Amino acid sequence: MSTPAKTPAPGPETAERTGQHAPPVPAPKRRVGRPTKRVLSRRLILETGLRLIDERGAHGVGMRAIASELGVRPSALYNHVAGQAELIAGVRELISDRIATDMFASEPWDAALAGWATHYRNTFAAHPPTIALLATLPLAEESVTSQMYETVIDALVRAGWPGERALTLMVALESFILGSALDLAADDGMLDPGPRRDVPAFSAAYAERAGVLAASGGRAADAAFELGLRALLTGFRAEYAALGLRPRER
Amino acid sequence: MSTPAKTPAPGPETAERTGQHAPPVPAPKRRVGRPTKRVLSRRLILETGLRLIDERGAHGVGMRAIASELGVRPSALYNHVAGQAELIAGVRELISDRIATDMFASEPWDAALAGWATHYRNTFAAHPPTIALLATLPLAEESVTSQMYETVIDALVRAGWPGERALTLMVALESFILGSALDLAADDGMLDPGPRRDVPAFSAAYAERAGVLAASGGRAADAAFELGLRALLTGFRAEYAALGLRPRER
DNA sequence: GACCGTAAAAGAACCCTGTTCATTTACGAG
DNA sequence: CTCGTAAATGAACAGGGTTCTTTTACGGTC
Repeated sequence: MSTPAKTPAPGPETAERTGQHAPPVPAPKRRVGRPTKRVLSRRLILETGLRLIDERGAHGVGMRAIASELGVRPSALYNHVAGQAELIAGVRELISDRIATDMFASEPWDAALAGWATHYRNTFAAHPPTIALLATLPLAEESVTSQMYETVIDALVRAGWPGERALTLMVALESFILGSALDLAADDGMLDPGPRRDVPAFSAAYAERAGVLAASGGRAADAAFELGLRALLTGFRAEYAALGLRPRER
Repeated sequence: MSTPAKTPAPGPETAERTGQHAPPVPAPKRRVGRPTKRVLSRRLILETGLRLIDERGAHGVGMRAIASELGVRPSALYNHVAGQAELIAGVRELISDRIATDMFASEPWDAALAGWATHYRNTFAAHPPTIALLATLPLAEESVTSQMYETVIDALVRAGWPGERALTLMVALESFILGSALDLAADDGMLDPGPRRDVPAFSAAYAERAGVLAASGGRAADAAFELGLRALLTGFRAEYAALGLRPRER
């Protein structure tokens, strides 16, 4: 089961069992020296990293695991990526790049914010193990993320928000988004109190929520995200009104 | 440099240079076998772990580092702690235990929530490196955290919130708190766009905020937390009113 | 009081990381 | 044709967590 019919070639059959997952490519059997055809690229490495995270969890982002998956020795990766930290940052960019911002061009600021937040969270939610991995990382400079921020800030400023308030608002909203993504990544029954008699109100509320969710078929994390997002936007609109803001002339 | 001049003495003076930080205790020089006086305890290990995280960052929570700090071989730790994962969970409990909840006994639900959220965030903020480490961890069952939840839920239910809504609301607020703590842990200039000409609105807003913060002397993350918290509470109060809720009779 | 199971330490290994280095080979420009 | 450079292998290294054996001390029992 573990030794997959090694080809009886006379050459040294190295690079055989580096990881415990069977490599999809049967046996690259590359000999030493620069290969005729390019084997790796930064892009390929990052995408393989993301795929392995999805398939095997956060544990799958190891240099050796990625190398093994690509049929390559670990040291080969360092010709394209500086190290593991940069690799993870690259994967983050890969995901961030998919967050849509087109709603800011067509919808009013508050509706656009709601759509953006939802899409933002869902994009990370599509790769649960990455959330804990990526949420804690500082943003790389010169990142595409800055362009996403540009779109958001620009829309808010056009709606009348002072630049400083717009930035603060966006950061607050993003904090909620990332926190919600973490909550989503955690197990559903994470805060199940279990059969305890010392936390009656908590236990009762938990059971009650379980009933509601079973009836509606939704996820607990989704309900919390929707409630929080709704409350945040209500608060933002109140602030908008209290400041007497109006959309700028264009 | 790597082979540290082993002393030619006949006596085995081991446990000398395990880490690169000088241990505060000069040299325990303990010989093999069970010591006369207890050296370790679960509590001592956890507190040392927290202290090392504070002093050296998230990197300081290694088993070998803690052992070295305590003047002990790494394997000795396993007599008191199952492994690193349990250790980190223990440190989390250590911190969570300090989150105050007394405001729920004396203040109305919305003011209490605000005070709790602020204290919650500040408690984690007192140990910045821990945030990324602990925020991603699932809660241990039977944890003291459940009692904190009990207090919060109980107060909300007494205020008239249905149990299910109370729980959802608390999870939403906690998501915001943890997200804000992550934001706080990140570097202050984390999303500095730098001298880029392709993100004008973002750059302008960033510069404007820098001016405001310089004048007020506050931190960026604090402003975002306060704005978001205020907005959330406004939204929660609106929901409370829309549902026609009233405090329960006691 | 001698005995014995158990607790708690040292110490030595094991395996798995990320990373670096020397080596080998191919490509591409002058 | 030659030479510098890019891109792979292969062999290390340092440093993690963890486990296993050994040694010693404690605490209860006949």
